[in-house]
Amino acid sequence: MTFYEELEPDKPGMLYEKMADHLARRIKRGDLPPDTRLPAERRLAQEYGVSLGTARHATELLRSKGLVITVPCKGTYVAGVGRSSEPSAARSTLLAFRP
Amino acid sequence: MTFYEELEPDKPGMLYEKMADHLARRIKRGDLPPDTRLPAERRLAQEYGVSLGTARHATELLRSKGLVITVPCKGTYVAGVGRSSEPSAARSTLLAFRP
Amino acid sequence: MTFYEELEPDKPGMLYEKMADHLARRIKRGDLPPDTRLPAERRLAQEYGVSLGTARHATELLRSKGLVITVPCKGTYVAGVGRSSEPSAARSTLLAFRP
Amino acid sequence: MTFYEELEPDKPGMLYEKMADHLARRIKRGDLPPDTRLPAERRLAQEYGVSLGTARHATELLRSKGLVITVPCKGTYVAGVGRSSEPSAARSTLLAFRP
DNA sequence: GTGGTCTAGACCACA
DNA sequence: GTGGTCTAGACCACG
Repeated sequence: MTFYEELEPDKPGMLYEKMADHLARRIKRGDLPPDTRLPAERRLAQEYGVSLGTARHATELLRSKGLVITVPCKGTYVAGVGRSSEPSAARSTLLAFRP
Repeated sequence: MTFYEELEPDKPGMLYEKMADHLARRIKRGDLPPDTRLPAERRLAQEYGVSLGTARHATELLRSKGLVITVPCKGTYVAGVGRSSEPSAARSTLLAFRP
Repeated sequence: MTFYEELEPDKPGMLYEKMADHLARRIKRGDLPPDTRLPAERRLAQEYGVSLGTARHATELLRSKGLVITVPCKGTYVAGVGRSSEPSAARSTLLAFRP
Repeated sequence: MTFYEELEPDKPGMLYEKMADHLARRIKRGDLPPDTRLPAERRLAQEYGVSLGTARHATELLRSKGLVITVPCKGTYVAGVGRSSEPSAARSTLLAFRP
């Protein structure tokens, strides 16, 4: 539980939100550079000392903010710096998903 | 690993798909002309720094898109350009395969 | 290995195909009714005494023949009988997968 | 070279024919039962102390006599006892070969 | 020395 | 605990 205390779990506010904020800070600080794969959600849950559901909720939040991109069955990646509407890999991947 | 970095393996997306896209670009660019034999799948796997299974998945994708024709036990060839009734080397070999 | 002997693994022919044929027979015979979920691929691999890759190849074949529908991270289901616009459980789940 | 002397290589007649005859005898004697996979052609060549080409010629002969069935990329099998025009596995395998 | 088949594992997001 | 991706090997017929 390396990051648990940094979440200040006794303070008001949703745990998953504080976790997402913490991750966002690590990303913006450059601690997690672009195109890095985040630890797996199970791993993240362990690192933060929270449940898997909470961890998934946190990454979901980061995804909705465009800070990370998650690829099914591959992993969750820190979003690249450039333009975000890149239609290349992700798009064609999805097509391959439905034959 | 000559092409490894061009695959950007840390970015999101399927490895086999990025590899297929890269090969497709080389074909369309004329870098790999029609009726050329691609490097062997084992060789391709080495060049791209991926496993054999991933390389096979990539050529399978190109085959399904009609960009290459593969002759069992012979090799994989860049598909002819326009007309499909061209009895190129690859094609006639293919016919000889089913007695 | 309940079905291992029915695959006749010593006879000529591809293992994954014999496995797919066996499953297809079970489906057509009504042994596996429409909208039933197949055993998981790992389970299937154990039942048939083959590797996971071979089992996946077999279900892939059934999918390409339209005999089954597979929903990522959910399971593989026996396809509905006649009309294709039936919003069975599997189908609606599938639609929910692409937001 | 276990079988080399049994081929009587100094006598007249083609080596591959004598090798095929020898194998045919082993099959009919029940030494190689139906649906057994023969040793690989390279292995066969070693066992008989002949070149790979000769061994391939021998199995080719057996194939033309219907004594064995060979499946590309799988192996060569002693033909089954029952009806020989079984259209099942072999046929569908070939279809899967040309998508 | 090519493509095709098969094994025996691993890790991942998703439910 | 599901299907999807990926690895690192093996053996085969065929050219």
